[in-house]
Amino acid sequence: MSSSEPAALWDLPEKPPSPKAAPSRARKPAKPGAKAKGAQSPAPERPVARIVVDIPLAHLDRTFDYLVPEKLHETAVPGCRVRVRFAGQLVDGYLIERGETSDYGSKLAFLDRVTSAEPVLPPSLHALCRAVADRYGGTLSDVLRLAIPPRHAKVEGEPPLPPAAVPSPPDTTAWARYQRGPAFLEALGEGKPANAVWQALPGEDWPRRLAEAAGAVAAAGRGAVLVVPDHRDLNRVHEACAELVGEDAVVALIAGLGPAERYRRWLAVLRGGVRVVVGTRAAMFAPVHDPGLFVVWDDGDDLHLDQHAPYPHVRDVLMDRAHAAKASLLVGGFARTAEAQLLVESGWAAPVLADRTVLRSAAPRVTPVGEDFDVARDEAARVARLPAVAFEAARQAFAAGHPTLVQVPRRGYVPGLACGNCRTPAHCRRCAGPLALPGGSVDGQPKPPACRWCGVPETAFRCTACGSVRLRAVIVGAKRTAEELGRAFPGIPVRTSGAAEVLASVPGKPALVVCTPGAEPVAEGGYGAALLLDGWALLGRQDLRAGEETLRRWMAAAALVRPSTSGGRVIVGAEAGMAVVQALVRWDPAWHAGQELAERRELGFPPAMRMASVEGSPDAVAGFLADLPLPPSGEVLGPVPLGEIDEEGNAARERALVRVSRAEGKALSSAIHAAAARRDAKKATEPIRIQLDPLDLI
DNA sequence: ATCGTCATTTGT
DNA sequence: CAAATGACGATC
Repeated sequence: MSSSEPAALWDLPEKPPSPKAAPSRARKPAKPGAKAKGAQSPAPERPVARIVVDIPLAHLDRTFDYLVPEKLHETAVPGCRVRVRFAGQLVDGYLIERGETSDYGSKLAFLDRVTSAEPVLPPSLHALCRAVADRYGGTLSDVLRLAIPPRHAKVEGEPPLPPAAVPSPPDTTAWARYQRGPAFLEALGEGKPANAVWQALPGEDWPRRLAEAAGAVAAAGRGAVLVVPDHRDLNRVHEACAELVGEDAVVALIAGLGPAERYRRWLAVLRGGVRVVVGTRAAMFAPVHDPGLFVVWDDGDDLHLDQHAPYPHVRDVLMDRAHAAKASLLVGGFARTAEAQLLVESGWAAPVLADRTVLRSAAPRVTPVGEDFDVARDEAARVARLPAVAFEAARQAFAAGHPTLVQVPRRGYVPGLACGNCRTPAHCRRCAGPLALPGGSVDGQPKPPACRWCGVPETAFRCTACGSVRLRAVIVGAKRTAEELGRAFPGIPVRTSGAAEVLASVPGKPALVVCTPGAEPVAEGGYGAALLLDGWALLGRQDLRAGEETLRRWMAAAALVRPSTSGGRVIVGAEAGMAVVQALVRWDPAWHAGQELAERRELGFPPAMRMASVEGSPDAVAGFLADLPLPPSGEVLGPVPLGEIDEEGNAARERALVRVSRAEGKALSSAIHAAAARRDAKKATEPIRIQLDPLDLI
């Protein structure tokens, strides 16, 4: 296992400027006897408290020194919540540390009160939040809001739980199906840091495998944090962990618990009563004691990107935590992202994969069906435009007593432009952004296609793949409804799983299970077949990640199908020649991720480059960019209009992208923070949204 | 929000 | 030339 520095991927911030270690012209507070009525005297020892105030302004993103009054000497501990008078108002804050002296040149104010002596911001959590704020060009207070749940006084008064017992080491022999799997688990058991990118085999009981990894770490006396995309995944992983490490050693942290229960569980983690934390993205900050392992499952799921400023990503945060704590990182999934590929290629993480023979015995047989398929002869199937081979696969699954999964497109995909001949998505010649029809007209002529990143119009398109000059809009095929498909299989029950209601599992009996991507129920004993009918909708999205995302969703569905050796079949509605389809047929996510990363390097996309998006009114965006010094590799794309455009061709909101080399990512983050500080200091009121490495680069 | 600083205006 | 006023910026 490699454990070299992750410098290439996450440019670890230097230690935050240690809040004034050097003693100086400190004003030694108040002489005794000189105090007026009601005046306070400072604590006898370490009377200076460094406070971060809970105000999300970039120019206030540092500590401020206050005096600890004598009566708060005992409770004003590092990490506790306080209230202080700041610029005339009482504001909340956190006490970072106590010291003897201050180098603030004038008179210090006293702490107003200690809200609670519970040290909710211990040094390790402070360091993490500071690093995350720096990485994203955001403020510490924004990150603290994500990392520390609101206080619930009653819960704080409850007696702490005793620490859970150290479990015995779990059976990890199932990892022997993967190359470097046993070595990784062994490293976890021995407390040696090891980073791995794991592609689970189709049909894998991955919640169990993750629980085994957590169990190995827990048996060594260390903690683990496992982050999954959604509630359904969480339930499966939580159940597996409870079984392996004990009910009282594992806690689930999830949004929507209610303030009391949320704080109760979080406090149990903070106080060291919990060894394993399983949660959705907010759990990435869980302050588990002596962490030995951090896990992110299915890191390509966009639920792993926090929707609150500064928009941190679970994978990035866990990478930093693993490195800081000398712990291990496991990035797992059926598919592999370009970001995970970079971890592997840079040598930061070891690939944990099954070899081809093991794979062949686990994977279903995948058959692509392009545009010119033979429609099933069956009358009802013909109405549904169901390919003969798909009809046959489903029929056989039902005959063998298994359900069939049907993946249909979700509503609301944004179609873009593609080559009219070979369907390669059309890209801008200048910045390689996606081309789209802007709408509207000039002098009665429709506007030519234009880049959605930099806005440059394309008047003479020529396909980079085949040279064709024809462009076509990507048409999302008519949605095949559950009823339509159901008519093709009389007597077979139809179940749906989607936005309205997501099923966790279905029984191992003949049934047509129609679902949108991401909502696939697990089938008892596996599906006999899966029909992936959403190919054009997924692939036609004008999105940098369309290919990767398509493979991720296909694999998530196909992994639920029985192996080909037991008759399992997957029919995918897309041309066999496409790389994504090839990757599915050969079940080779690592190969596809390698292709994807190579392409992003060539075109200058993340994760090969680092990007920031700046979004707001045209004036606000222009003003911010004008005051943003760019590093040498820096380049601004756009701004381009977002959303509705008025009669004069102006949009209410615009977006610009700033692109720099990875090596200068840190310079970009700090330049953004500095520019935001200057802007906030000027009391700019217009909202502006700044996001580093955004997922949607449309 | 409030306070201090510093430049500018106003009053002698 | 000194006192009054106000704009601005930091906020301990």
